[in-house]
Order: sequence, then C-alpha cells, then structure tokens
Amino acid sequence: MSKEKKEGMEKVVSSNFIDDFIIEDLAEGGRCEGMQVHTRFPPEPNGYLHIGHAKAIYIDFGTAERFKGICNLRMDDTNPTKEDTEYVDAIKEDIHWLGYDWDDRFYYASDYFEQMYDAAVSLIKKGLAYVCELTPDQMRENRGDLTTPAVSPYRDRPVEESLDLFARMRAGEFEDGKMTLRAKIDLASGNFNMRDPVIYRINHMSHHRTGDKWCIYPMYDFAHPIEDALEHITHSLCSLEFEDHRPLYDWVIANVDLPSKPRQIEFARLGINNTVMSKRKLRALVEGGYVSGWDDPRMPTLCGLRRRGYTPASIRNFSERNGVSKVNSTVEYSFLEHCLREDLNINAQRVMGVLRPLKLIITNYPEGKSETFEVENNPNRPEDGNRTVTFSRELWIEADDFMEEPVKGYFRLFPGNEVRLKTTYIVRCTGCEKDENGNVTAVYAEYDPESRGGNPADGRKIKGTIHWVNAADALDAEIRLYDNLFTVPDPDAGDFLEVLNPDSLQVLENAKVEPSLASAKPGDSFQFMRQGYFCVDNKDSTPEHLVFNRSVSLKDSFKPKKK
RNA sequence: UGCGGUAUUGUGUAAUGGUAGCACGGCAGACUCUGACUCUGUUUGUCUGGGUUCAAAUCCUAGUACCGCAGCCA
Repeated sequence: MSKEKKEGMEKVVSSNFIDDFIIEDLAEGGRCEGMQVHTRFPPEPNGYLHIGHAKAIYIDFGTAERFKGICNLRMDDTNPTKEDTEYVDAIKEDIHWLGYDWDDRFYYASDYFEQMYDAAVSLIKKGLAYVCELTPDQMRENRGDLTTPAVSPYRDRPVEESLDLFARMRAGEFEDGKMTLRAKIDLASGNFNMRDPVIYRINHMSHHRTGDKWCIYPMYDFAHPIEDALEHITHSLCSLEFEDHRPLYDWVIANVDLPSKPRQIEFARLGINNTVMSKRKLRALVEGGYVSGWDDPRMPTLCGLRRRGYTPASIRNFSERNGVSKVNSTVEYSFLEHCLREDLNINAQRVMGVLRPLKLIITNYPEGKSETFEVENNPNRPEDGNRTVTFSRELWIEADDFMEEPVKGYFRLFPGNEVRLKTTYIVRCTGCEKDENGNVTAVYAEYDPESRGGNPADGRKIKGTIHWVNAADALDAEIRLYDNLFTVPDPDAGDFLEVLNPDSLQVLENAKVEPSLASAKPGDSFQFMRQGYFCVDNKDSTPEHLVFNRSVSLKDSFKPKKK
C-alpha cells in the first residue's frame, strides 16, 4: 500500500497509522507543516537490546527514513540506580549491526539536567510545582483510589518556600526520600499520572556520566518531553503503556518554555511466542545460569540472535512485515525463522556437513583412489562460483539417511535401493555392518561408474540425493542445535522458569564437515545441504576446534507414513 | 468503581462508505542432483445485538471481551 503525501512530497511506502498522523501533521496547516520529520530512539542503558527493541528501532529510524527525516539516538539515563555505561556501547553496536545510523546525533538525557532543573524552577515560580514532604509510604497512602482523590498537605506551600527547598534539595541538604518536587495538576484526576506527579526525587548516588554533580534526578515523565523538545523531535514514538502518560507529556510541553512542541504517538510492542522479552526475565535467565549469557544463541537479545546466525536483513524484514498497530499481539516464532531462511536461501553458500556420521564404504571403488568434483557454491547465485570436493572409497553419511528396514515413503539408503551421492555417483546399498548391540556401524554400497556427475547412463530415475563428506579429509566439528527455550507458547502465563525446555541445547561433538570450511570466519553463515543454516560461533569456534550453531533448520516435508 | 486503549481467518497485518486482500502457518499437487528452493491450487475471518444507507469491517447506538494505569522505574 502506498500513499501520496501532500504535493511535492515523496511517496510513502508501507504506510501505517503513525505515517498517517505524520502525513496529517506535515500537510498544509498541519502541526509541522514544512518541517523535517525528526524522531528518536531513547533506550535506557540498563540492559541489552532484544528483538522487541528491533521493532522500536525499525519504527523510530524507519519512519524518519520514509519521510526523509532524521532519527537521534539518546540514552535515557535519568535514573542512576539502574544504569551503567557498560550497556551504552553494546546498544550502539546492536543498532549499527541492524543497519541504522544516527550520524553525530548521539545524546544523553543527562546532558540536559541543567535545563531540566531550570524548567522545574520555572514551574515552581508559576505556581505549577511544589516541594512535597510526604514519604514514599505516605504518598502511597494518600494517593487515593479509582474514585477517591489523592491528597497532599504540602500542595499550597508558598512559591518562595518551594523555591528555597528545591534549591536545598539540589544542594544535598536532605536525604533520599525526604522530599520530592511535584507538579501541581489535579489530585482528583481519573488518570493517576496527573495526580500531582513527582517530577524530581532525591537520590544520593553517582551517575555514570555526571558523577556526584547531582543528587536530585528528574522523573521520566518530566524529563522525556523536555529531552524531545530540546532536540526538536517532531514525533516521539513510544509503546502503548505510555498512552496514559501523554496528557502529562503534553502538560509539560505546554507549561515549560521549550523550543519545540513534539507529539507523542504510541504503538503496540512486539510479542513473540515461546520466549520471554522482559528485561527482568532475560536477566533471570542469565543470572540463574539457565543460558550462557546475554548472547546465548537461544536468547531473543540482538547479540544472541546475531550469535545464533540471524542476519540484520532478516530482522529488519521481520519488523517491517509485522506491521505497526495499536493491537497487543504475539507473533509466531516461526515467522522470524521464515524471515531468516528467506535471506539465507538467497545468500548463504552451500556446503556439505554430516551431523551424525555413519561410515559408507563403496566396496567396488578402488582403495587408495580418489577423484575430485566441482560443486556450485550457491545455485541461486551462479556468480558465487564453484568449489572442489574430493570423493573416495570411504565417506561419512548422515545416520538417518540409512534405514535397514525402511519406513513407507523412505527413499534414501536401504538394502537394495539406489541413491545419488550429491554431485558424484549413484550407489546401490548392499548391506550394513552392526556391532554386538545391533547398532549399525557401517553401510556397504556399490557405485555405478557410468553415473559420474550424478546421472545414470541409462536414464533411470533416482529419487534420492544425499549429502556426504570424504572420510579421508573431513574436518571434525562441534555442532550446537537449538530449540525453543520454553516448552509452552506463552511462558509469561505462569512461572516461566517452570516451563524451561531442558533440551533447548543439544551438542553434537563428532560432526564431520567438508574441508572448505577450514577457512570459515566467525559469524559466517552456510547452508549445510539438506540440514539447515549454520553459522560459525563467534565466541567459541577456532580453526583447531570448529563450532557451528544451527541458526534454523531447513523445512522438512518428509513424514514417514505409518502403514 | 475511575481513566486510557483495542477487537478483521490458526498468527500478524491491509481495506479510511463500494469485490474483505497480503504474508506466515496448514493441506493438496507440480518441479527438483537439497524430501530445500520455486510454482500452482486450497482451507478458515470483520466480537455481539440493533440502526442509518442502494451499499457498513468502516458511520450511529447499546452491549461484551481483552490490555494498560494507583514507583520517589523507564
């Protein structure tokens, strides 16, 4: 769906309700006629970004992009008790990785503490703010309820007195929790955010950037509109739970002298099934040792998804195709996987890797002989060229590509059946060898020398093609297979730790992969033919000990039919 | 009981008074040196009841359900 903006403007593709509002605002006589759209992404530096943030990033940066506007990156660091500088770089890295950039517009809310203080003073002078001495407990008791108004005995404190107390709050004369600065709005409002909200609190704690310069800090509701206005943000996009805060946002904009008047628009945040997204729960997974860290490949964090093998394009597509609305919704995890497969199918090089190796011995192929074949790297991109694979008498094949007694519909290797070994020869299974427990230890086959290149001389149809690696020069590899972290679609419904999937990680120590993978770099993605997409682990893989993560399996429509 | 939101197929999202469409999933088939990819077909939907209109997902009205809000968090 595309929509025409007013005369002279570019076409906006992929319109949503936010775009519609902006189009209105930009129109003749609109709120920001003639202005450049200016948004911001304002994370609090208190944790790692996750796939839910990717949606917000897509909306903030993407909306600006569609309107040929700009988007700032701003650390919303108004609460020193929760924030740390360690997260700042990780946040920047993740945003850049996704493919977005803020040029030189990187800011901190703490850059504006002085202006915010002045703004607070101006409110006091206007009689629109007062110093309140209710303790946190007392304030809770006096908040009233749904139908009963709140009360504060300090509401009518003279301006001069509030001015004096506020200055002394800043000077550090009072201990934490002793007093607050409150906006004087409406103690009887049905919207609790308007019942004289606290806009400054005392907190004697070092801030990660301003150190000990301040011992009073502005609250989000007071700080955010000021940050937005000072940066000339035209549209402040945030998630639905701030809808109730918009009247307060607008109140601050209306009552503080500011250089611009931003508009807040709220959208629904992203939910995905079979995982959790709250910072608190992700932290519990890390700190409880249920995962190896914030970048564990099972985590929905951006660093986890990156390590898992997710590409920036797949996540951007996922975000874009989910759309933007005000409906709380939960997207199926399989859609994220689809977006990854779609990208990697086009771009990932094909290789052969055997996850659970089983020896195949071609009894009529001469011992000591070997020959080479050229294989295309990616059938979707001929320009990616070919590579060479070596074939000889002993190969590794996938254990489940052989069944001594085939199920109905099975057309891989079983005694008497013919199968093609990818790009090389057709072989007919002649039997297998078993140990004393009945486990198959090797499979025997005879090859058809006339089928070099994969096609039989007489034109007979061969249904199955299986992948293999040459035993003589195969590389050992560790392969990590991942499954959902949780066994239920909605782990948030109850105690999420109760429904952890005990089998979310499976390690295969003895995989065999083709020698071309020796030069693979950390993070490189490949399609292991007939298996799935795998990437070189960006932490644990070394040339001596290759480690691959399965990013996502290939779809598999084979269902053994029970007769 | 107050305030603010939201309801379109299994899931997500379009349609802004004029054929309810798209994507994912599912099912069936074609193709195939990946049981992949690709292609084709197919299934299922406007929260409910009234009303306005030639025509309603859309407007009006009365309900219902769900989500969020009573931090000195963001």
